[in-house]
Amino acid sequence: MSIKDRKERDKLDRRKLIIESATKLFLEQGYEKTSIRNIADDIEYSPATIYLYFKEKDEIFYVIHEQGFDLLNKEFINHNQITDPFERLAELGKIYLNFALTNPDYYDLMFIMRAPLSEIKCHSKWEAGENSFQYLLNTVTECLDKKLIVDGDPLIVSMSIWSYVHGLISLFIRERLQSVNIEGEQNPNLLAQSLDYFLKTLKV
Amino acid sequence: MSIKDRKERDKLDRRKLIIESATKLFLEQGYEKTSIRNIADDIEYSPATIYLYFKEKDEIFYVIHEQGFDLLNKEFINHNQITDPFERLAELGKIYLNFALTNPDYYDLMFIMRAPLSEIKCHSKWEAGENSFQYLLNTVTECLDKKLIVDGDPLIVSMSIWSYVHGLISLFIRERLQSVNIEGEQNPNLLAQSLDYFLKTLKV
DNA sequence: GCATTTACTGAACAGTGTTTATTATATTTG
DNA sequence: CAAATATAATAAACACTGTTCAGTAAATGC
Repeated sequence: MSIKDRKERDKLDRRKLIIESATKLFLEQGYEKTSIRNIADDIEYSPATIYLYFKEKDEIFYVIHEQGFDLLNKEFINHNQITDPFERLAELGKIYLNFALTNPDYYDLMFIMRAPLSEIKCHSKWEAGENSFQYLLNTVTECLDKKLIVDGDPLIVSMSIWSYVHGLISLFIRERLQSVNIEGEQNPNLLAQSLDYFLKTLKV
Repeated sequence: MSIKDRKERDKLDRRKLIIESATKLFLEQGYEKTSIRNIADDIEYSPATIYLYFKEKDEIFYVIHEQGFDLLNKEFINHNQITDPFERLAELGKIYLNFALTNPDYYDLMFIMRAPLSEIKCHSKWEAGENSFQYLLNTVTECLDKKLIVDGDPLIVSMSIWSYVHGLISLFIRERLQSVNIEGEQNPNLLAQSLDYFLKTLKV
């Protein structure tokens, strides 16, 4: 059964080839401008071939969005050995903010665009998102237990913190912060300052 | 010069016709599915005619996005005679949240989508957005003066509050709150609870 | 060696935003 | 009033898009 095995490997390899090309093109020129024909050209296959490996365009971008979560979770794991839960919470926020500013296209796909989630809608759950949320929920729960932040339901508090940072980032990424742009002040700096203010209000 | 006047009026009427049709279709089926040909069909003109009145599709949606701001600002004016600045701030948040949940498509266009802002990018400012932000900034400044909320720079504080509510709403609208969905709990309720928690942390 | 499965593709379908050459009408001028 | 001009609208085309499907060529199983 070696031939069958090889064939399966080859199939996975070509699937990987499509994903890698799509990722490259996506990070270079964004979602809209990355067409099936673009990807097909890049990997030197016909557009129809891609549909032998993916049901639709959004399925490719679902995989890419998962890669984004892998990157984010890796950051969470790498830079988070802090024992004090509040400090860890602050660090979590900084990591999240930094990830978004460093990988705006990934962030867009993961948290703003409708594309990657269009298929999961009914039949499944948003696993990638739920996993990352756990990091936050755990730290928040610990903060609440040790009474380091304003009391509330762990889920509500976690959602609040996530919403806050996401709000900052998404307004920035989708260019709505122009109205708040003081002369000479860099936007990323404003974001960091805002996060500091928020943490100040949160602290008990 | 009466003929010229009438012609000008007619021209504005047709422009209005396009906008009204586009708005109707947009609220019925969203941005992507509202095509120039759709609008042309609806008003019984050829697609090319629309380009005599608008430079590009996004220019139409820029106008619609401005209409959204008119609606929001009207809400701000109507329901906001509260004298206590902190209560007024809380009310402002509720109005904003309510507007978003009642008009999710308008909200998307105003604060999430790239489309309407694509043309302003270089040559102009985002007037509509700046005007609405002023309502918030004024109330926040008053709250800070009367030391009702945690101290900070008025601009940073305003940006923080806006970001927070926008974060809640945009995660909800773009369906990222599934991971936080407790059994039976309605999402809009969670949003309101989160806003309450945030206001609690803000209060001094 | 032949039948069958597998992998791939060209071409087409139904759409999209946008441009341009052309036509029909209305207005102005001689 | 007739000719010249200005205005308004459009049919058709361009260059794209995601997606499907019939047909082909090669590899595999018997």
